[in-house]
Amino acid sequence: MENRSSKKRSAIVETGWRLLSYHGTERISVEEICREAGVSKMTFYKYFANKQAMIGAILKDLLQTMDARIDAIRKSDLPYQEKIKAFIRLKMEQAAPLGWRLHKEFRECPGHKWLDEIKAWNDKVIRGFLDDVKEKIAAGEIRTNVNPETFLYIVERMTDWAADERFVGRYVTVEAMASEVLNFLFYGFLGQGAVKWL
Amino acid sequence: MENRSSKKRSAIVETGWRLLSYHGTERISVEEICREAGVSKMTFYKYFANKQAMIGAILKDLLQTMDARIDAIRKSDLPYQEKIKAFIRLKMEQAAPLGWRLHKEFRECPGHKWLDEIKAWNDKVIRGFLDDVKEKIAAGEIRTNVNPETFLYIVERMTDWAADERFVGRYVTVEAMASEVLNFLFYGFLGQGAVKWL
DNA sequence: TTTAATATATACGATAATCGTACGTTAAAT
DNA sequence: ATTTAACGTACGATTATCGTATATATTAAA
Repeated sequence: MENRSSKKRSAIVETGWRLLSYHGTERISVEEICREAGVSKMTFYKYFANKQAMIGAILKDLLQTMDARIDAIRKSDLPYQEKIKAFIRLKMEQAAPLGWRLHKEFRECPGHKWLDEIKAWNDKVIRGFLDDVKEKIAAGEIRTNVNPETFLYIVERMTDWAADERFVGRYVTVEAMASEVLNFLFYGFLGQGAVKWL
Repeated sequence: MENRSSKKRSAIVETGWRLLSYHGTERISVEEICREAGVSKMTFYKYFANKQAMIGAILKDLLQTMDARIDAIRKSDLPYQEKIKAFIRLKMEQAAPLGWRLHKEFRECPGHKWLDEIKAWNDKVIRGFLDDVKEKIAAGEIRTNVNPETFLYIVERMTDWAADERFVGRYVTVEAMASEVLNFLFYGFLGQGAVKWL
Protein backbone atom coordinates (compact mmCIF):
# COMPACT_ATOMS: atom_id res chain seq x y z
CA MET A 1 0.00 0.00 0.00
CA GLU A 2 1.00 3.59 -0.01
CA ASN A 3 2.96 3.12 3.15
CA ARG A 4 3.78 6.67 4.06
CA SER A 5 6.62 5.66 6.33
CA SER A 6 8.46 3.34 4.00
CA LYS A 7 12.21 3.71 4.07
CA LYS A 8 12.37 3.92 0.32
CA ARG A 9 9.69 6.54 0.26
CA SER A 10 11.53 8.54 2.86
CA ALA A 11 14.68 8.32 0.81
CA ILE A 12 12.83 9.60 -2.21
CA VAL A 13 11.29 12.48 -0.32
CA GLU A 14 14.54 13.42 1.31
CA THR A 15 16.61 13.33 -1.84
CA GLY A 16 13.80 14.84 -3.83
CA TRP A 17 13.58 17.79 -1.48
CA ARG A 18 17.29 18.31 -1.51
CA LEU A 19 17.50 18.38 -5.28
CA LEU A 20 14.28 20.32 -5.61
CA SER A 21 15.28 23.09 -3.27
CA TYR A 22 18.62 23.35 -4.95
CA HIS A 23 17.84 23.03 -8.63
CA GLY A 24 14.18 23.94 -8.84
CA THR A 25 11.32 21.98 -10.25
CA GLU A 26 12.39 21.93 -13.86
CA ARG A 27 15.99 20.90 -13.75
CA ILE A 28 15.59 17.67 -11.89
CA SER A 29 14.45 14.31 -13.18
CA VAL A 30 12.92 11.32 -11.49
CA GLU A 31 15.79 9.21 -12.72
CA GLU A 32 18.21 11.49 -10.97
CA ILE A 33 16.24 11.36 -7.78
CA CYS A 34 16.06 7.60 -7.91
CA ARG A 35 19.74 7.35 -8.67
CA GLU A 36 20.74 9.54 -5.75
CA ALA A 37 18.23 8.01 -3.40
CA GLY A 38 19.27 4.48 -4.24
CA VAL A 39 15.78 3.57 -5.35
CA SER A 40 14.50 2.11 -8.53
CA LYS A 41 12.16 3.98 -10.75
CA MET A 42 9.44 1.43 -10.25
CA THR A 43 9.47 2.15 -6.56
CA PHE A 44 9.21 5.82 -7.29
CA TYR A 45 6.13 5.34 -9.43
CA LYS A 46 4.75 3.12 -6.71
CA TYR A 47 4.55 6.09 -4.41
CA PHE A 48 4.10 9.00 -6.78
CA ALA A 49 2.30 9.31 -10.07
CA ASN A 50 5.03 11.53 -11.45
CA LYS A 51 7.44 14.26 -10.58
CA GLN A 52 4.72 16.85 -10.09
CA ALA A 53 2.90 14.65 -7.65
CA MET A 54 6.08 14.12 -5.71
CA ILE A 55 6.73 17.82 -5.48
CA GLY A 56 3.21 18.40 -4.29
CA ALA A 57 3.56 15.74 -1.64
CA ILE A 58 6.88 17.12 -0.46
CA LEU A 59 5.57 20.64 -0.14
CA LYS A 60 2.48 19.46 1.61
CA ASP A 61 4.53 17.52 4.12
CA LEU A 62 6.78 20.50 4.61
CA LEU A 63 3.98 22.90 5.35
CA GLN A 64 2.38 20.43 7.72
CA THR A 65 5.61 19.99 9.60
CA MET A 66 6.03 23.73 9.86
CA ASP A 67 2.52 24.19 11.13
CA ALA A 68 3.16 21.62 13.78
CA ARG A 69 6.34 23.38 14.85
CA ILE A 70 4.53 26.70 15.05
CA ASP A 71 1.79 25.27 17.16
CA ALA A 72 4.33 23.67 19.42
CA ILE A 73 5.99 27.01 19.99
CA ARG A 74 2.67 28.73 20.59
CA LYS A 75 1.53 26.15 23.08
CA SER A 76 4.83 25.93 24.87
CA ASP A 77 5.36 27.70 28.15
CA LEU A 78 8.71 29.08 27.15
CA PRO A 79 9.46 32.60 28.33
CA TYR A 80 8.38 35.09 25.77
CA GLN A 81 11.88 35.97 24.77
CA GLU A 82 12.52 32.38 23.89
CA LYS A 83 9.31 32.21 21.94
CA ILE A 84 10.34 35.14 19.83
CA LYS A 85 13.68 33.59 19.19
CA ALA A 86 12.06 30.33 18.26
CA PHE A 87 9.74 32.07 15.84
CA ILE A 88 12.48 33.95 14.15
CA ARG A 89 14.58 30.88 13.92
CA LEU A 90 11.71 28.92 12.49
CA LYS A 91 10.94 31.60 9.97
CA MET A 92 14.49 31.80 8.78
CA GLU A 93 15.07 28.12 8.74
CA GLN A 94 11.95 27.71 6.74
CA ALA A 95 12.21 30.59 4.34
CA ALA A 96 15.48 29.18 3.24
CA PRO A 97 14.16 25.65 3.26
CA LEU A 98 11.18 26.61 1.34
CA GLY A 99 14.05 27.55 -0.70
CA TRP A 100 15.13 30.83 -2.16
CA ARG A 101 15.33 28.83 -5.34
CA LEU A 102 11.68 27.88 -5.22
CA HIS A 103 10.64 31.28 -4.00
CA LYS A 104 12.16 32.75 -7.10
CA GLU A 105 10.66 30.17 -9.36
CA PHE A 106 7.24 30.64 -7.89
CA ARG A 107 7.57 34.38 -8.09
CA GLU A 108 8.62 34.24 -11.70
CA CYS A 109 5.92 31.83 -12.76
CA PRO A 110 2.66 33.47 -11.68
CA GLY A 111 0.25 30.71 -12.55
CA HIS A 112 2.23 28.32 -10.45
CA LYS A 113 0.42 25.43 -8.92
CA TRP A 114 1.60 25.76 -5.34
CA LEU A 115 2.09 29.49 -5.28
CA ASP A 116 -1.10 30.39 -3.51
CA GLU A 117 -0.78 27.67 -0.95
CA ILE A 118 2.71 28.71 -0.02
CA LYS A 119 1.88 32.38 0.03
CA ALA A 120 -1.04 31.78 2.31
CA TRP A 121 1.10 29.75 4.63
CA ASN A 122 3.76 32.39 4.64
CA ASP A 123 1.27 35.07 5.59
CA LYS A 124 -0.06 32.87 8.31
CA VAL A 125 3.35 32.47 9.86
CA ILE A 126 4.36 36.10 9.67
CA ARG A 127 1.07 37.52 10.82
CA GLY A 128 0.81 35.17 13.71
CA PHE A 129 4.21 36.13 14.92
CA LEU A 130 4.00 39.84 14.34
CA ASP A 131 0.64 40.13 15.97
CA ASP A 132 1.96 38.45 19.06
CA VAL A 133 4.95 40.74 19.24
CA LYS A 134 2.88 43.83 18.67
CA GLU A 135 0.57 42.81 21.44
CA LYS A 136 3.40 42.33 23.87
CA ILE A 137 5.04 45.58 22.99
CA ALA A 138 1.76 47.42 23.28
CA ALA A 139 1.20 45.85 26.67
CA GLY A 140 4.58 47.05 27.76
CA GLU A 141 5.83 43.55 28.37
CA ILE A 142 8.68 44.04 25.99
CA ARG A 143 10.99 46.97 26.37
CA THR A 144 13.42 47.94 23.75
CA ASN A 145 15.63 50.83 22.90
CA VAL A 146 14.15 50.79 19.44
CA ASN A 147 10.77 52.02 18.38
CA PRO A 148 8.38 49.07 18.25
CA GLU A 149 7.33 49.99 14.76
CA THR A 150 10.94 49.98 13.73
CA PHE A 151 11.40 46.63 15.30
CA LEU A 152 8.45 45.18 13.46
CA TYR A 153 9.64 46.61 10.21
CA ILE A 154 13.08 45.17 10.71
CA VAL A 155 11.78 41.76 11.56
CA GLU A 156 9.67 41.81 8.46
CA ARG A 157 12.65 42.80 6.35
CA MET A 158 14.74 40.13 7.95
CA THR A 159 12.50 37.46 6.64
CA ASP A 160 13.47 38.69 3.22
CA TRP A 161 17.09 38.06 3.95
CA ALA A 162 16.42 34.40 4.37
CA ALA A 163 15.22 34.31 0.79
CA ASP A 164 18.14 36.32 -0.51
CA GLU A 165 20.77 34.13 -2.04
CA ARG A 166 23.44 36.71 -1.43
CA PHE A 167 22.79 36.32 2.24
CA VAL A 168 21.90 32.69 2.53
CA GLY A 169 24.72 31.62 0.27
CA ARG A 170 27.28 32.58 2.85
CA TYR A 171 26.15 30.12 5.42
CA VAL A 172 26.78 26.44 5.37
CA THR A 173 23.83 25.64 7.55
CA VAL A 174 20.55 27.39 8.05
CA GLU A 175 21.11 27.14 11.77
CA ALA A 176 24.26 29.19 11.50
CA MET A 177 22.41 31.83 9.57
CA ALA A 178 19.52 32.01 11.98
CA SER A 179 21.89 32.16 14.89
CA GLU A 180 23.79 35.02 13.34
CA VAL A 181 20.67 36.97 12.59
CA LEU A 182 19.33 36.49 16.06
CA ASN A 183 22.59 37.60 17.49
CA PHE A 184 22.46 40.72 15.44
CA LEU A 185 18.83 41.39 16.10
CA PHE A 186 19.24 41.30 19.83
CA TYR A 187 22.67 42.70 20.36
CA GLY A 188 23.49 44.62 17.23
CA PHE A 189 26.70 44.64 15.33
CA LEU A 190 28.71 46.09 18.12
CA GLY A 191 29.26 44.42 21.37
CA GLN A 192 28.47 46.49 24.34
CA GLY A 193 31.26 48.77 25.38
CA ALA A 194 33.29 51.54 23.93
CA VAL A 195 33.02 51.76 20.20
CA LYS A 196 35.11 53.81 17.91
CA TRP A 197 35.14 54.15 14.19
CA LEU A 198 38.57 55.15 13.08
CA MET B 1 38.18 36.65 -36.64
CA GLU B 2 37.53 36.09 -33.02
CA ASN B 3 36.01 39.48 -32.74
CA ARG B 4 35.76 39.96 -29.04
CA SER B 5 33.20 42.71 -29.39
CA SER B 6 30.79 40.98 -31.71
CA LYS B 7 27.17 41.49 -30.86
CA LYS B 8 26.46 37.82 -31.08
CA ARG B 9 29.36 37.02 -28.85
CA SER B 10 28.18 39.54 -26.33
CA ALA B 11 24.74 38.00 -26.40
CA ILE B 12 26.25 34.61 -25.74
CA VAL B 13 28.37 35.85 -22.89
CA GLU B 14 25.52 37.75 -21.34
CA THR B 15 22.99 34.96 -21.56
CA GLY B 16 25.63 32.41 -20.67
CA TRP B 17 26.50 34.27 -17.52
CA ARG B 18 22.89 34.66 -16.54
CA LEU B 19 22.13 30.98 -16.91
CA LEU B 20 25.45 29.97 -15.47
CA SER B 21 25.11 32.00 -12.33
CA TYR B 22 21.61 30.76 -11.86
CA HIS B 23 21.79 27.09 -12.73
CA GLY B 24 25.45 26.28 -12.32
CA THR B 25 27.86 24.81 -14.80
CA GLU B 26 26.27 21.40 -15.17
CA ARG B 27 22.63 22.13 -15.69
CA ILE B 28 22.93 24.35 -18.70
CA SER B 29 23.53 23.40 -22.31
CA VAL B 30 24.95 25.28 -25.22
CA GLU B 31 21.71 24.75 -27.08
CA GLU B 32 19.84 26.45 -24.30
CA ILE B 33 22.23 29.35 -24.28
CA CYS B 34 21.97 29.74 -28.03
CA ARG B 35 18.21 29.50 -27.88
CA GLU B 36 17.91 32.19 -25.23
CA ALA B 37 20.56 34.38 -26.76
CA GLY B 38 19.03 34.18 -30.23
CA VAL B 39 22.19 32.79 -31.69
CA SER B 40 22.83 29.71 -33.70
CA LYS B 41 25.02 26.95 -32.47
CA MET B 42 27.49 27.43 -35.25
CA THR B 43 28.09 30.96 -34.07
CA PHE B 44 28.64 29.68 -30.59
CA TYR B 45 31.27 27.26 -31.73
CA LYS B 46 32.85 30.00 -33.74
CA TYR B 47 33.68 31.85 -30.57
CA PHE B 48 34.08 29.04 -28.08
CA ALA B 49 35.38 25.54 -28.41
CA ASN B 50 32.73 24.24 -26.07
CA LYS B 51 30.79 25.03 -22.95
CA GLN B 52 33.79 24.75 -20.71
CA ALA B 53 35.74 27.22 -22.79
CA MET B 54 32.86 29.64 -22.66
CA ILE B 55 32.63 29.42 -18.92
CA GLY B 56 36.34 30.00 -18.66
CA ALA B 57 36.14 33.05 -20.86
CA ILE B 58 33.21 34.47 -18.94
CA LEU B 59 34.89 34.03 -15.61
CA LYS B 60 38.11 35.46 -16.90
CA ASP B 61 36.36 38.56 -18.16
CA LEU B 62 34.49 38.90 -14.92
CA LEU B 63 37.54 38.66 -12.74
CA GLN B 64 39.39 41.16 -14.88
CA THR B 65 36.60 43.67 -14.55
CA MET B 66 36.46 43.18 -10.84
CA ASP B 67 40.19 43.53 -10.46
CA ALA B 68 40.06 46.81 -12.27
CA ARG B 69 37.36 48.10 -9.95
CA ILE B 70 39.25 46.99 -6.90
CA ASP B 71 42.43 48.62 -8.02
CA ALA B 72 40.57 51.81 -8.74
CA ILE B 73 39.28 51.91 -5.21
CA ARG B 74 42.64 51.03 -3.74
CA LYS B 75 44.48 53.67 -5.72
CA SER B 76 41.95 56.35 -5.01
CA ASP B 77 42.69 58.90 -2.35
CA LEU B 78 39.26 58.64 -0.82
CA PRO B 79 39.07 58.86 2.94
CA TYR B 80 39.02 55.56 4.70
CA GLN B 81 35.30 55.59 5.31
CA GLU B 82 34.60 56.19 1.66
CA LYS B 83 36.84 53.35 0.70
CA ILE B 84 34.95 51.09 3.00
CA LYS B 85 31.73 52.22 1.43
CA ALA B 86 33.11 51.56 -2.00
CA PHE B 87 34.19 48.12 -0.96
CA ILE B 88 30.83 47.41 0.53
CA ARG B 89 29.18 48.48 -2.65
CA LEU B 90 31.51 46.40 -4.75
CA LYS B 91 31.04 43.38 -2.61
CA MET B 92 27.31 43.62 -2.45
CA GLU B 93 26.38 44.88 -5.85
CA GLN B 94 28.54 42.90 -8.13
CA ALA B 95 30.26 40.87 -5.82
CA ALA B 96 28.49 37.96 -5.09
CA PRO B 97 29.35 38.47 -8.65
CA LEU B 98 30.35 35.00 -8.95
CA GLY B 99 27.01 34.06 -7.74
CA TRP B 100 26.30 32.15 -4.61
CA ARG B 101 25.30 29.31 -6.88
CA LEU B 102 28.74 28.96 -8.34
CA HIS B 103 30.43 29.52 -5.04
CA LYS B 104 28.56 26.58 -3.67
CA GLU B 105 29.27 24.44 -6.67
CA PHE B 106 32.95 25.22 -6.52
CA ARG B 107 33.02 24.62 -2.82
CA GLU B 108 31.37 21.26 -3.24
CA CYS B 109 33.52 20.10 -6.12
CA PRO B 110 37.11 20.34 -4.89
CA GLY B 111 38.94 19.46 -8.05
CA HIS B 112 37.16 22.21 -9.88
CA LYS B 113 38.89 23.86 -12.75
CA TRP B 114 38.41 27.47 -11.76
CA LEU B 115 38.30 26.95 -8.06
CA ASP B 116 41.71 28.35 -7.26
CA GLU B 117 41.37 31.33 -9.50
CA ILE B 118 38.05 32.25 -8.07
CA LYS B 119 39.12 31.67 -4.53
CA ALA B 120 42.07 33.95 -5.04
CA TRP B 121 39.84 36.60 -6.48
CA ASN B 122 37.35 36.26 -3.72
CA ASP B 123 40.04 36.62 -1.16
CA LYS B 124 41.30 39.71 -2.86
CA VAL B 125 37.93 41.39 -2.75
CA ILE B 126 36.72 40.35 0.62
CA ARG B 127 39.98 40.29 2.46
CA GLY B 128 40.81 43.75 1.36
CA PHE B 129 37.85 45.05 3.22
CA LEU B 130 37.37 42.51 5.91
CA ASP B 131 40.99 42.51 6.92
CA ASP B 132 40.71 46.19 7.50
CA VAL B 133 37.65 45.72 9.61
CA LYS B 134 39.15 42.79 11.42
CA GLU B 135 42.23 44.82 12.07
CA LYS B 136 40.16 47.46 13.69
CA ILE B 137 38.35 44.83 15.68
CA ALA B 138 41.59 43.28 16.82
CA ALA B 139 42.90 46.67 17.78
CA GLY B 140 39.86 47.15 19.92
CA GLU B 141 38.62 50.04 17.87
CA ILE B 142 35.64 48.05 16.77
CA ARG B 143 34.07 45.34 18.80
CA THR B 144 31.52 43.07 17.33
CA ASN B 145 29.85 39.80 17.92
CA VAL B 146 28.66 39.51 14.36
CA ASN B 147 30.39 38.17 11.32
CA PRO B 148 31.80 41.09 9.32
CA GLU B 149 30.27 39.71 6.15
CA THR B 150 26.90 39.70 7.77
CA PHE B 151 27.52 43.25 8.72
CA LEU B 152 28.20 44.13 5.12
CA TYR B 153 24.99 42.63 4.01
CA ILE B 154 22.96 44.29 6.71
CA VAL B 155 24.42 47.68 5.99
CA GLU B 156 23.51 47.29 2.38
CA ARG B 157 19.98 46.27 3.24
CA MET B 158 19.63 49.24 5.52
CA THR B 159 20.18 51.52 2.60
CA ASP B 160 17.07 49.92 1.15
CA TRP B 161 15.10 50.85 4.22
CA ALA B 162 15.94 54.47 3.67
CA ALA B 163 14.16 54.26 0.35
CA ASP B 164 11.13 52.53 1.78
CA GLU B 165 8.37 54.95 2.60
CA ARG B 166 6.80 52.50 4.96
CA PHE B 167 9.91 53.00 7.02
CA VAL B 168 10.79 56.61 6.34
CA GLY B 169 7.22 57.69 6.80
CA ARG B 170 7.40 56.98 10.49
CA TYR B 171 9.98 59.61 11.16
CA VAL B 172 9.57 63.33 11.20
CA THR B 173 13.18 64.04 10.51
CA VAL B 174 15.88 62.20 8.70
CA GLU B 175 18.07 62.59 11.75
CA ALA B 176 15.59 60.74 13.87
CA MET B 177 15.52 57.90 11.44
CA ALA B 178 19.28 57.72 11.11
CA SER B 179 19.62 57.81 14.84
CA GLU B 180 17.18 54.99 15.24
CA VAL B 181 18.87 52.88 12.60
CA LEU B 182 22.29 53.50 14.04
CA ASN B 183 21.01 52.67 17.46
CA PHE B 184 19.71 49.41 16.18
CA LEU B 185 22.76 48.69 14.12
CA PHE B 186 25.09 49.22 17.03
CA TYR B 187 23.14 47.86 19.93
CA GLY B 188 20.50 45.67 18.43
CA PHE B 189 16.96 45.32 19.54
CA LEU B 190 17.91 45.07 23.15
CA GLY B 191 19.60 48.06 24.59
CA GLN B 192 22.52 47.46 26.80
CA GLY B 193 21.74 47.92 30.41
CA ALA B 194 18.36 47.48 31.89
CA VAL B 195 16.22 45.61 29.45
CA LYS B 196 13.48 43.33 30.56
CA TRP B 197 11.69 40.63 28.76
CA LEU B 198 8.35 39.95 30.25
C1' DT C 1 31.46 45.23 -59.76
C1' DT C 2 33.42 41.10 -58.94
C1' DT C 3 35.73 38.15 -55.81
C1' DA C 4 37.29 36.45 -51.68
C1' DA C 5 36.66 35.97 -46.85
C1' DT C 6 33.98 35.85 -43.04
C1' DA C 7 29.76 35.48 -40.22
C1' DT C 8 25.61 33.14 -39.46
C1' DA C 9 21.88 29.65 -40.20
C1' DT C 10 20.14 24.88 -41.33
C1' DA C 11 20.44 20.09 -41.29
C1' DC C 12 22.47 16.06 -39.72
C1' DG C 13 24.23 11.75 -37.29
C1' DA C 14 25.56 9.99 -33.07
C1' DT C 15 24.93 9.63 -28.44
C1' DA C 16 22.76 9.96 -24.15
C1' DA C 17 18.91 11.17 -20.97
C1' DT C 18 14.29 10.78 -19.76
C1' DC C 19 9.66 9.07 -19.24
C1' DG C 20 6.39 5.70 -17.95
C1' DT C 21 5.52 0.63 -18.15
C1' DA C 22 5.66 -4.54 -18.73
C1' DC C 23 7.55 -8.12 -16.57
C1' DG C 24 10.46 -10.77 -13.28
C1' DT C 25 12.11 -11.45 -8.63
C1' DT C 26 12.40 -11.36 -3.71
C1' DA C 27 10.34 -11.49 0.78
C1' DA C 28 6.87 -11.58 3.85
C1' DA C 29 2.07 -12.61 5.24
C1' DT C 30 -1.81 -15.85 5.09
C1' DA D 1 1.98 -23.50 -0.58
C1' DT D 2 -0.08 -19.56 -2.11
C1' DT D 3 -1.04 -14.99 -2.21
C1' DT D 4 0.35 -10.26 -1.99
C1' DA D 5 3.14 -6.37 -1.47
C1' DA D 6 7.68 -4.30 -2.43
C1' DC D 7 11.18 -3.69 -5.39
C1' DG D 8 14.52 -4.21 -9.45
C1' DT D 9 15.62 -4.93 -14.56
C1' DA D 10 14.82 -4.19 -19.12
C1' DC D 11 12.41 -1.97 -22.58
C1' DG D 12 10.36 1.24 -26.32
C1' DA D 13 9.41 5.74 -27.37
C1' DT D 14 10.60 10.24 -27.18
C1' DT D 15 13.46 14.11 -26.64
C1' DA D 16 17.80 16.72 -25.73
C1' DT D 17 22.41 17.46 -26.60
C1' DC D 18 26.78 17.60 -28.83
C1' DG D 19 29.84 18.87 -32.40
C1' DT D 20 30.13 19.20 -37.47
C1' DA D 21 29.22 19.37 -42.51
C1' DT D 22 26.98 22.04 -45.51
C1' DA D 23 24.51 26.08 -47.25
C1' DT D 24 23.52 30.96 -47.31
C1' DA D 25 24.13 35.74 -46.30
C1' DT D 26 27.03 39.52 -45.28
C1' DT D 27 31.09 42.14 -45.45
C1' DA D 28 35.78 43.48 -47.10
C1' DA D 29 39.19 43.49 -50.70
C1' DA D 30 40.59 43.76 -55.39
